[in-house]
Amino acid sequence: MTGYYGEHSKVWVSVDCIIFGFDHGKLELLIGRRQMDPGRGEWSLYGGFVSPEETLEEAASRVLLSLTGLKKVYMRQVGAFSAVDRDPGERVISVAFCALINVKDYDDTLRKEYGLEWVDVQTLPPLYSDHNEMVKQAIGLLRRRIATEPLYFNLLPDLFTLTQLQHVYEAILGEEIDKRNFRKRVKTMHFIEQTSLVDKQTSKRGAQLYRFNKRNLGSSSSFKL
Amino acid sequence: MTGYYGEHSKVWVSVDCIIFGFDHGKLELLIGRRQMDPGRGEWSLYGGFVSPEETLEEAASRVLLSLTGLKKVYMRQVGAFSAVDRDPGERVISVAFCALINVKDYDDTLRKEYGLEWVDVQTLPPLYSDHNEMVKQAIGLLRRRIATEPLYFNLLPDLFTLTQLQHVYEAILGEEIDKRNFRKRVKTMHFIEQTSLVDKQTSKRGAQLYRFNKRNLGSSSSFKL
DNA sequence: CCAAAAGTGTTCCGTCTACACCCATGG
DNA sequence: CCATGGGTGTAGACGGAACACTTTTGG
Repeated sequence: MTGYYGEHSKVWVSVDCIIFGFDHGKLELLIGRRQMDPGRGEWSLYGGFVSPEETLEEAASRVLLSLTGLKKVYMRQVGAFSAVDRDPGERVISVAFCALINVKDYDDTLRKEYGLEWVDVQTLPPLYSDHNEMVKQAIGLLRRRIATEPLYFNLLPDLFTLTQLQHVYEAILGEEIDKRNFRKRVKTMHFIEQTSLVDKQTSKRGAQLYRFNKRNLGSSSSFKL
Repeated sequence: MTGYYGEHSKVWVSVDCIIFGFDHGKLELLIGRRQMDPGRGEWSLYGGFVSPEETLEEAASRVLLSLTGLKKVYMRQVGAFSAVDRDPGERVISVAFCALINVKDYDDTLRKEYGLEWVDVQTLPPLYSDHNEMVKQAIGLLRRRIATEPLYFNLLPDLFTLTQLQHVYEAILGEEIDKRNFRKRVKTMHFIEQTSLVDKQTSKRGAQLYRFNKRNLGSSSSFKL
C-alpha cells in the first residue's frame, strides 16, 4: 500500500453472470434463489465479489466454473451497473457478464446442488435488484452481435441439425425465419460443414448433422446470417 | 455500515473519459498530461474516482463538466477495465466512457487551463496504462453504433453542411464514401432537414445548411446511413 | 477566367423476401 | 397409411455500389 489514492473511497465490486442456454426450443437463463442477505430467497443471477488479485473476467469465470463446472465458455462483458442504491445492503458496483453454454455439457447435479433453475427468457420472474435490466441488456448485446459473430455454436452440441440451428437463431432474434431462406444462407457459410451423420431423435425421416469448423471462419468475409 | 459484505475487499473504482470531437476534417481526441503520480506527465485520458454517492455515469459527467463546461453530452459506457496491474500504483478498476462533443461549443480557455490537447485519433501517442485499448474499443463502439443511431449530430454544430456530415461519417468509419450515394441516403432520412440558410465559409459557391430534427426520428423505421 | 467546392441521376448487380410442395419413415 | 418433421427453387423487389459532369462565384 503506497497510498497514492488514499483520499478517495473504495467500493465493493462484484460480477453477475447471465448464463444462457438453449433447450426446449427456447433461450433459457440459469437463475437461483439468492442465498444471502439482503434479498435472501429472491430470484437472482449468480455473482460474486471481485478479489484484489483477479480481473473482472477472472472473477466471472470463477463464478461460472463453480456453478457449471465449465471452463473456456463464451463470455462477454455486458456493462457496469452502479446505481447508488442498487444493492439494498451496501454500495456495490456490479459488472454483468453474459455466457453462452451448451446445456448438454452441463452437469445437472450441480444445478440441483445450487438450487438453480432454467427459465425461459420470455417469461422471467422479477429478479433481485437490477438483474432484470442486466438480462435485457445482455439480450440486446446478443442480438446485435449475432449478425457479425457466430455465437450460436456455443449454445449447441458439436453436431447439430439445421433445424436446431435455426431455432437458436429465432430464439435470440425473437422472430421467425423462413426455412428455405435460412438454409440457403447457411450453404454460403463455409464454416458450417455437413457431416455424413444423421440424427433420428426428432424425426422419422432423420436429419443431417452439421458441424462448426473454425478453420473456415476467415474465408467468409462477413457472416450476416 | 451494516456489514453485509465485510469479509470481501473493496477496490478503487474510477472512470475515464474518451472525449471525441470533430475538427480539421478529422476525428480528434482530448487528452492531457497526467497531473498525478503514478505516471505523472504521461499522455492520458482524463478520469476521476467514483465517490460513494454517485453512479459511474454521474462521475463521468462530473469529470466531463469540469473539463469542458458541457452538460447533457452524448455519452456511452465502453466497458470496465480491470487488469490487476493496470494502474502501476494501486489496484484500480476503471470504467471507460466515451463522449461526443461539438468542438465549437467547447471553451478553449478551459482546454489551456488543463493543458489539454486535441489529437487526431489516427496518430495517437502512447497513453498511460491501458488507455490506448480503451480508445480502440470506443472507436469500435462508435463504428458499430453509427449504423443504428444518429451519433454524428453530437459532433457537429446545430447547422451543418452535407459535406461536413459526410466528413464526420468518413472519420468514424475510417473510409471514404461516394458523395452522390451519401446524399441520396440523406434525402431519405427525414430527421435531417434542409434549411434556407447558406454557408459560405468553405466555398465560393456556398453550401446549403441542414439541421437535425429529433421529432422526425421515429418516422424513419431504421436509419442505416 | 479559373480554381475550388457544391450539387446532381442512372444503371447494374447482388441480396433479401415471399412463397408451397414433395420426401422419408416409424408407428 | 398417415402424421411428423426434413428438405428443396424461383421470381420479384429492393438497396447498395459504381461512376462523371455541371454549377457557382470569389479572387
